[in-house]
Amino acid sequence: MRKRPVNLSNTLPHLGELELTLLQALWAQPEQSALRLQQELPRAQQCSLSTVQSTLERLHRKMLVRRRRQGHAYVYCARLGRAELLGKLLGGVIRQLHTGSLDPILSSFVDFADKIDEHTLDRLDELVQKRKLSRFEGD
Amino acid sequence: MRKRPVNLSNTLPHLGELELTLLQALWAQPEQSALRLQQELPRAQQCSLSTVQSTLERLHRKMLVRRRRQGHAYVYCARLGRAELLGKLLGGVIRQLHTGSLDPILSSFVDFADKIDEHTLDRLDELVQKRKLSRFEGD
DNA sequence: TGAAACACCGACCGGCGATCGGTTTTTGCG
DNA sequence: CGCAAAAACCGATCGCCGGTCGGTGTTTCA
Repeated sequence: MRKRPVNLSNTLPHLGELELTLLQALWAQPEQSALRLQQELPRAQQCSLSTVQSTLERLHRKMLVRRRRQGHAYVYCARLGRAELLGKLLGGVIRQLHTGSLDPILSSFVDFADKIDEHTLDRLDELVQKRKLSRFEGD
Repeated sequence: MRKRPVNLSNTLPHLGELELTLLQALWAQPEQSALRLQQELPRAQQCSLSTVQSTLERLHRKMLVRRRRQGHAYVYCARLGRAELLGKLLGGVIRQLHTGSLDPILSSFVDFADKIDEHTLDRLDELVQKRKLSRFEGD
């Protein structure tokens, strides 16, 4: 009775609005039931329990949430942290457009960081340095 | 007779496969007609001229290509370079998931760069340094 | 002036996210 | 045990989008 996973193609998973909202909720508080998630939906997105359930089912097939039975009900939690998902999506976008050389991607990102405000580029620099250092102790 | 632009929502533009292929072709060689684009389509994606035309029309509505009449035919060129589009898409993904703090995004990206191979992080570092320097002369 | 080139229009298909109501299964209580 | 509540499960519908095409009109030029 198992359902086939979706997104067999090469495209990035394209999250819908409700899907995203539910993920956010699970990040804020892991291990929630469909009912609980439905009840804590923001005004603007209230919908029936069925809708929440089938959206969770979709997320499950996308392997973005894990679920575990508790009694006869499911309890859900996100499989990936926000940062990991972000990384995955970035990777997807990048894979769509990359052409062998990574430079355009890196410089696009540097560009992006620089455009945000004056501090962001420095912050990026710090993180790069930190990561470079941790390559020694790390592995 | 003008058509309304699509994608009035907040989501990122989600490019289809053919759309992407056509953009790539226009990056490789700007100023091409629909016919020419159709003829140079890779085997795997050959389709009728009509299809190419309507896909270009969609790209036009998405404001991703500009077109100019030459005789009674159109000649297309990409509005954004590959790097710019990448930046836009990255921005879209990031906007979907960001939560005020940019740190998770930056560190996701550093993570991403580090995972590719041993040199990429260093290359990113170089680009950051270069950009930081160019802030003096630049503006 | 007639044929070729091409834009333009409308139709259809399949996939997906959102939405819901009805049906079945599980469970816990009196 | 039997029943009502809870929740999963199932399937249907909707609207949008990308891809696909054929037919029709319009422009151009030999």
